[in-house]
Amino acid sequence: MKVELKVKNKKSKSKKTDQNFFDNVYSVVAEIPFGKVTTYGAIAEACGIKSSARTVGWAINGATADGLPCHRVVNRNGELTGKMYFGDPFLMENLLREEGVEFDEKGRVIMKKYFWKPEKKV
DNA sequence: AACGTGACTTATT
DNA sequence: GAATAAGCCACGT
Repeated sequence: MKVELKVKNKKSKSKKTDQNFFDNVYSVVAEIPFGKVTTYGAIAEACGIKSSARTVGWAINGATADGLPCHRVVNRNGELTGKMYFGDPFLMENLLREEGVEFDEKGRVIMKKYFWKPEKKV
C-alpha cells in the first residue's frame, strides 16, 4: 500500500495560496501550552507536511504580529533561531524565561524537559 | 515557468 | 560536535 496522499484540498477555490496550510499552522501554534515549546518539524507533522519544516517557519513569520505564541517554537536543537524576527533579539528568550522555560549553557531550551508534541490535525 | 530564498531536518564526512 | 550536502514546500521576482 502506498500513500501518495498529497491531498491539496481544492474544495475551496484557493487560487492564491493554500490558506489551509497557514490555518493549520496557526491552530497548532495557538495550542502550545504555557511554559512549553515545540519544533517546526513537529508542527509540520501535525499539519500533515512532515517534510516541510521550513515552510512552517515561514508561515509563522507572517503570524508574529497575529497574537500567536511563536516564541514557543524553536528548532530541533532547542535554539531560538527566529529570535531576530521579534524586533529584539532578547525578546524571545525573555518571554520563555518568564514562562519558566530553562536554557542550558549554550543558550538552548532544555528540550527533554519542555518539549511539547502537538496533536495531529490531519 | 525558472531560479533563488528561507524561523528546518536528516544524513554524511 | 562542526561543516556540507541534499531534500523539502511555498513564495517573490
